[in-house]
Amino acid sequence: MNTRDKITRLADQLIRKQGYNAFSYKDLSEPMQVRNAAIHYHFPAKADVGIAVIDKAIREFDEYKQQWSDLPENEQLEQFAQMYMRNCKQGLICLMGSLAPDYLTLPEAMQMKVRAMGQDLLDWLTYCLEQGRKKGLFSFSGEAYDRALLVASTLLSALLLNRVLGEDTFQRMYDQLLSDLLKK
Amino acid sequence: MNTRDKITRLADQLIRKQGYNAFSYKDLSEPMQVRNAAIHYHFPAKADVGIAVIDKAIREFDEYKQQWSDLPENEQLEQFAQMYMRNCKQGLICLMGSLAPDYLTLPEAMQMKVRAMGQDLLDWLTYCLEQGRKKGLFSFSGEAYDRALLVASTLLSALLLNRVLGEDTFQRMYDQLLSDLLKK
DNA sequence: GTCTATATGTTGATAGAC
DNA sequence: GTCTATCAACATATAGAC
Repeated sequence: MNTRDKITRLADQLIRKQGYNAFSYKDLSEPMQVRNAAIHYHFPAKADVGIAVIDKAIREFDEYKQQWSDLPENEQLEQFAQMYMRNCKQGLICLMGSLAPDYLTLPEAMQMKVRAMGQDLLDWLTYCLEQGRKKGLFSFSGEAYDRALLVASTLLSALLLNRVLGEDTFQRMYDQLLSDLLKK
Repeated sequence: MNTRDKITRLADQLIRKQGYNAFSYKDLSEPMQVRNAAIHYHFPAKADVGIAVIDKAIREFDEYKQQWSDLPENEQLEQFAQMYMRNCKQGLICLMGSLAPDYLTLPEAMQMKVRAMGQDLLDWLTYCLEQGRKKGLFSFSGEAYDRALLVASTLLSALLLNRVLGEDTFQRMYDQLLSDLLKK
């Protein structure tokens, strides 16, 4: 992995552990054992780091979607939820859960990226739920988009609340979420 | 209102607009037209501000609970949700939605307060849902505590996502949440 | 309670040598 | 690509006068 990618990877973890406003160039340069100027060479401004992290997340989600594309929708949803569970086990929240609270403090270019990432995720989830419902794999009322909002929001905040309310919180919410959608 | 309360009130809005790590003593002292040392007189350390804000939120929620205590549980829940809707209209997220992402960067005394606030809220919501279900006012499966987690998480993230995904987001999630719980 | 003044550290960022 | 060196701005926080 090249230096740029290593920085992006580290920044991603820092953002999802501490938040965008709580990490600094020092937090990147120290573990990589270079000076902060070296980080600035790859990413002139902090927002450039943030944008690279979001772009990487969008690309990686794209790869996942492709890998799941032949599965039935209920299994696709389960794969999606397990992506969050893996984050949970690492003590990390999701990018949206980290960046949405700080949204108003972010430079406009980052705001646009965050929004694009969210729309991308919601588009996929909406389609997955709609198709799954048509096939009888899911049972839910209302518009698929509204249901997608609730599903995404549950996983997002399950990661947040797991930190605060105890380590069984994610699993409880995960189980209840899937049981709601799959039950007749 | 005394100076201490004015500071607490302003800090509350800043935390729920920008996040705990993104506001400074200057953001408090400038609008109040005093020097930053005056803020330090009332709150020696930044964590003291944070703790005062959380304590105020706990007290205010206590008052609300009392005011609602004679209503049927479905109306209590509606009042609870409308509390979030009022925040939404002011462009503010809830304290938990702001502080949970930053949880690992907070001093221990603040972490304990955040946790206490969350448990307090969940306790009330769990009891409200359980009682409402017994009376046939709500319809849901699973443990009341798990359902309370989902309800709280939906309102929390509805405020977050409303900023990012567009201003109809909160209303959509609000409607779907209540319709899910009230339907037979 | 608020002020001036100051201490001390950190931040994001840049210039120029190697 | 990384370094040294440096910057201005801002952060949290304290001492002591009024």
